[in-house]
Amino acid sequence: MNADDLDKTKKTPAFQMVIVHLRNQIRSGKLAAHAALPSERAIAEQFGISRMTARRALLAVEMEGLAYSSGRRGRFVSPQRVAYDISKTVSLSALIGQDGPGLTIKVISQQMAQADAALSAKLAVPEGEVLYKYIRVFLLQDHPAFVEEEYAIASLFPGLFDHNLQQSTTVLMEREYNVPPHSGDITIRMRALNEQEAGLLNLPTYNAGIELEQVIYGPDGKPFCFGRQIWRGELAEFTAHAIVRR
Amino acid sequence: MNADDLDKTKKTPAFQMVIVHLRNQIRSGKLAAHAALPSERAIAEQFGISRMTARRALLAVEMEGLAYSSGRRGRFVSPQRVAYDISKTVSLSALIGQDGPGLTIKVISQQMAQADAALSAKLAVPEGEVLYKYIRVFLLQDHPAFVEEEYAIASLFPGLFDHNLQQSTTVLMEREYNVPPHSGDITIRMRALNEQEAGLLNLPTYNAGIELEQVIYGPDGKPFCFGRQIWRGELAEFTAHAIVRR
DNA sequence: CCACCATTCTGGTATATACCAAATGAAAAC
DNA sequence: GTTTTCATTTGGTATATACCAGAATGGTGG
Repeated sequence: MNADDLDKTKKTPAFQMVIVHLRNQIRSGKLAAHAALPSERAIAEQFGISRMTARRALLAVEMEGLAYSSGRRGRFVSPQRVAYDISKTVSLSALIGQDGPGLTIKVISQQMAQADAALSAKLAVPEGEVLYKYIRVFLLQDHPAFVEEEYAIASLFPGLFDHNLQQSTTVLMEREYNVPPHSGDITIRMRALNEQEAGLLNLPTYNAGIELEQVIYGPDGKPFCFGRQIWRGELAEFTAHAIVRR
Repeated sequence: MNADDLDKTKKTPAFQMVIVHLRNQIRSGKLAAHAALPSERAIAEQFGISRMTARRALLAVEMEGLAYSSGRRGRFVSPQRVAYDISKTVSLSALIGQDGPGLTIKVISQQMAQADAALSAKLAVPEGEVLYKYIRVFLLQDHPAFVEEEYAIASLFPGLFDHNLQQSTTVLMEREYNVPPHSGDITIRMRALNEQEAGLLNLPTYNAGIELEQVIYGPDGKPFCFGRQIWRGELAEFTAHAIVRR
């Protein structure tokens, strides 16, 4: 079946032809992971369409998760998705950091903060409670995967910022402060990135991503840490094994 | 801070002004849930921008989850997200169907199918095993929320299609066949909709959505049902309570 | 009262063009 | 060999315009 066959019946939108073409190139392996896709202008010329239409196709391929854009550098083929098992609250760094390198953590900011209404509810502390707040970007193979904003109850972890934050904080908290993670409440949703997140993830503003929020509880059943991760949507998938509660 | 202040320093893109305006209208409640947003042409005229720019803003607001489009009827304010607790594998219909109405199930197709390689692995049956296959659309307040494609092992549920499929199938399987759900393996990812899904959800093609896959196991530890749901991304969030396994 | 039809509204696709800013790479200066 | 400079390439924003097809509306004729 070629394009003309479709044209006879319904008229296939031009941008869809480009999508099909790119999809094939990627799926067949002619374009390997992290290889550069043709530019908007190149596609426009090659297919005899306008640049805006080529752009539309490329954005669709991005949304499919087959490609990712990297600022004004170009678009590239996505690597395989990372499967993140949320049944183990232990952070990603513990999961990947050991198998091999490839995981880099960039600390964007670290400061003290006070619990607002939302945080006080989630962490079961009074409003105004002193918290550590830090923002980090996690990169897989030098490719930004997600931004994490985390809050930890300060009184439980004196001198937390004296440690290197380029590692799993749950592991750190367990090893240095004897506060092991025991359970977690997790929420996953899809939402658009704000400007800061988009900048850190090298994405155009208002791209959609997946948000994973988690409150981490200790063995005593009390929460000690709240985190919010925004993932590039094409990069992750979250798995869980659930027992039906009645 | 108004737009002019930003213009002095950096020049705020025009479409972002529209986004801010719409966001305020919605957040403040001036536009209630399911109320119609101004059309692309109306916004273009009101803000003195071209229609394509207005369109860009509206698409961004859609991606934020604040609005949803409904074919060529227009765009409307999104209702509140539905929280879906994946720790209870029991299907959504059990969750919502009792509180009040508002949930409608449309059966799109029902047929017999044979297990391919992927399905045989997930359901632990030989390739070629006979399965029920049915596709349904779930609507909340007459607004399509997700498309579900489900496969059930035929030999376990003789005459399944004699029952009304406009209800929770896990409940049906438990009540009529004494096969209660016991646990489930769940995967959540973000991906683009294909044409069929987009049509059923009243969305433009290549919109992104959230996919929830689940294999449901019985008390004997054997899988009996595999389902794949594609949600409108702005509509759902998934919660879970996880115990750390070591 | 209802069935039909034309008008008007909506978003979807597509064009050709323009300018900007970030990133890249090659040539020129040191 | 290193640094600086500059032209090129890239995506991002924006315009004005055009046509199409589905959806809603308001009227008209039965």
